[in-house]
Amino acid sequence: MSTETRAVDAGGPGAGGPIRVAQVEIRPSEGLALVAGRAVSLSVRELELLSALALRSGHVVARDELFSDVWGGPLRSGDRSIDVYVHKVRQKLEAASPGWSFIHTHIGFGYRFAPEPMA
Amino acid sequence: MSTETRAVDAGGPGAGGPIRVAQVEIRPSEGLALVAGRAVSLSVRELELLSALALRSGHVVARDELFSDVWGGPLRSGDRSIDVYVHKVRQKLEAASPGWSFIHTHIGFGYRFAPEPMA
DNA sequence: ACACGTGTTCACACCCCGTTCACCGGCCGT
DNA sequence: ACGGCCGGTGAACGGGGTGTGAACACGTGT
Repeated sequence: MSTETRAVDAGGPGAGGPIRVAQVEIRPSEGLALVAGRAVSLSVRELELLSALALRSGHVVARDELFSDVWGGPLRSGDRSIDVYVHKVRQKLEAASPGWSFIHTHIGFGYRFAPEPMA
Repeated sequence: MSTETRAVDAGGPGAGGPIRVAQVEIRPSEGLALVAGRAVSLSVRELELLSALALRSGHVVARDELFSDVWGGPLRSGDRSIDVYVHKVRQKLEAASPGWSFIHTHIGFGYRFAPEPMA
């Protein structure tokens, strides 16, 4: 009933299979994402970040967890890479689908991926 | 067996497992609450307050008890933090589920959590 | 050597959080 | 009707987390 466990179709855990959440489809093997039918080209890091979030769609992913997932190590204090990349991905996604927000900040916790119309 | 002891599914006493009461689901570990399917982002304090109330759903929780649960100390006379945070949480919950009230005041005693349609 | 894309770091601006204050209204005893 | 206590509600404040543009370093292809 809840929005929590959405329709997330992943090819597998570590596999590069496409991930689909609402109007967003991610193709790790091709280095691109489709948002509302529009193609969005993403760099490696950007795509890994988006995938890590989309695989837990509807759930808040902690910053440390997110960092170790994408960067593969513990989050050093002062490292702002996550913020910068969240910003980059947000830009590209929202540019492809204006009026929608995809990555939501939960201060003190982390980020949550969920396509929602902007307030 | 009246309405007091409702269906409260907690992962455990001190655990961070999800709490569910009627159309409200609280995820302390994620800093997130779901109300009628809508995601409500809550701050740390807000979430702790809501959790403390929801874990005793249907029962009146005294102000001192509530304060020591959330703030972890005795309630100093003149401290209005509880009032302010009850207000904040009420706002967010009712914004996500208009026409319903969740936190009820029992003057001189405390607060009671129970989803009820507004009069 | 140069242009380009990527990933990291920096610096500054901004906003949110938690607390406290101020003011208001309702309820109760006198 | 008064004054007291209690709770509702908006706003101000300092501190810290986050947003965001730019500079920088590195690798690659031309």
